[in-house]
Amino acid sequence: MTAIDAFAGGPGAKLSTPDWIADQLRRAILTGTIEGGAQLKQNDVAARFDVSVAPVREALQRLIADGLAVLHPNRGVTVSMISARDFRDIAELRVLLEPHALRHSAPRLTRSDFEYSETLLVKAAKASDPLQRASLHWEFHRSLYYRADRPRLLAQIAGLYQSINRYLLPAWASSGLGANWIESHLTIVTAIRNNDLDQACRLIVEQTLESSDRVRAQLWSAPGQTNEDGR
Amino acid sequence: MTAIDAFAGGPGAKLSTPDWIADQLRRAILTGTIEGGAQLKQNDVAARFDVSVAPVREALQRLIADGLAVLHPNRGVTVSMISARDFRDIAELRVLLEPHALRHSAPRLTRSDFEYSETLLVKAAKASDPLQRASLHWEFHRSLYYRADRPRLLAQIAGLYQSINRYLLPAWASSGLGANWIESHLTIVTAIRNNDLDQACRLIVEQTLESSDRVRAQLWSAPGQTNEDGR
DNA sequence: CGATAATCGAATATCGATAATAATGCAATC
DNA sequence: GATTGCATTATTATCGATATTCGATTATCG
Repeated sequence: MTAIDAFAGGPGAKLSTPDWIADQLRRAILTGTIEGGAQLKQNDVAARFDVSVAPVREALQRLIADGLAVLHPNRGVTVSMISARDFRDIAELRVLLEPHALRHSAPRLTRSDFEYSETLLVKAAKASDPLQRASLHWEFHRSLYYRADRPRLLAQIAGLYQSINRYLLPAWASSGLGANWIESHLTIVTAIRNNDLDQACRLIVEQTLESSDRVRAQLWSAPGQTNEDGR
Repeated sequence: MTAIDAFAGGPGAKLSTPDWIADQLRRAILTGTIEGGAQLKQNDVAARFDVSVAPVREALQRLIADGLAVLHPNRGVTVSMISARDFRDIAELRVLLEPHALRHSAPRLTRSDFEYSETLLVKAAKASDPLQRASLHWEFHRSLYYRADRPRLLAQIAGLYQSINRYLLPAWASSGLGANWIESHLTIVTAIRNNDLDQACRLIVEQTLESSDRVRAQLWSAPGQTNEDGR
C-alpha cells in the first residue's frame, strides 16, 4: 500500500464498463430522463455508449437487480414503473428498519461520527447535482446506522434509499428540499447526542412519514401511471 | 388470452440457459457440494455445462445478486463465505419483518389459505429432496404473509429465506427436522385461525430464535470459517 | 541484499458475428 | 368471417475468438 493508493475509490477511480453504463442509465432513470415503461434495447444502448452488447447486457442485469428495470425473457428489458403503492411500501419498511438500526448503532456512535454526519447534511443541502445530493442524503443516514455493524440490515436500508430516489428526486426538483430540511435532520443527531434514543427514533418515523406525505401530494396531485412492471 | 395460457409458467416452463446454470450452481452451493471460498471460473463452468461463457457470466451475476457469490473485479467470482454473524443478522431481520408481515396479512387470510398452508407443511416434511423441502418451507411461510399485499416486504423476507438455506440445509441434513417440526409450525396457523394475532407473532419470534439456536449449536459446535467474503 | 522494474500467465472482459426466439401481419383454409 | 399456418422482422441470446487486466515471478539495478 503506497501513498498513491489512498486515492483509490476517489474521483480517479475508474469504473468498469458495465458499471459505467449502469451508472449512466441509472442517472437517466432516476432523474426521469428515461421514463418508466421505456424499452432499453441492448443494441441502442451499445451504440449510444459505443461498446458491444456484452457489457450492456451486464449493465442491464444490474439495473434489474436494483429493481430499476424489468426483464421480459427474449423480449428485452423495460424501465420499471413507479407507483404510489410501491412508494408507500418503501416508507413503511423504512419506518420499520431505520429505528431498529439506530437503536443498535447509536450507543456506539462517537463525537467525530456526529461531526461527520452534520458535515454531510450541509454538503447535501448545498449539492447542485441531484444525484450527488441523494447520495449524500443516504450517506448522512448511513453514518448514523453503520455502527450497528449489521451489514445485511444496512444493505436493505441502502436498497430502500436507492429505490426512493425515483420518487424523491422529481419532488426535490419541482419544489426544493423544504424550508427546514437541514434543521429537522439535525434534530435527530441532537437527540442522539443527548442520549435520547426514543426521541431520535420518534423523529425518524415522524420525518419519514411527513416527507412521504409531501412527496405523495407532490407526485400524485395529478394522476399518473400506477403499474408495477413495465409491460 | 385463451384457456391454454393458464398453463404458462407451469411444470412445462423451460428455464433459460442462464437460469438453468444458476439453479444448478445454487443447488451445489446450498447443499455444500461447492464450499464457501471456492472459485467459480467461467471457463470451467462453461465446459462443465457445455455452453459458452456468455450465459455462464449471466448465471454468475445472479448468484452474486443473491449474495451466494462475490465478485472480485478482473479476478473472478468465489462462493461467498457463511458466518455465525451473518446467520444471526438474518434471524434478527426475520424477527423484525415476519411479524410485521403477518399482522397485515392475517386479517385477510381465508379458510382455504389455511388449508393450503397446512398442506404445504406436510409436503415439506415429506420431501426427500432438501431443496424442495426448503422451497416448500418458504412457501408455507409465504402463504401466511402474501395477503399483506406488500411485494417489497415479501421480497425482502424471501431473500432472507433464500439466504438462510445455506445454514438450514446442512443442519437438516445432519440432524433432521426436529421432533415436532410440523406441530410447532401448525400452532402458528392455529393461532391465526383463532384470531390470536399476538400469540401467532409470539410463536413466530419464539420459533425463529429457537431454530436459530439449534442451527448455531449444530454448525458451530466445532469452529469453522467466519469470513464474510471469499477472498 | 533490498527495492524497483520488466515479463509472464491465468483469468476475466470485450468484441463482432451468428443463431434462436417470439410477436406481427398476411394469406390460405374451413 | 373467423381461425389456422406461415413467412417476416425486430430483438434477444449465444458463440468462438481476441483484447485486457492484474497478480506473481523473475530480472535488473543501486
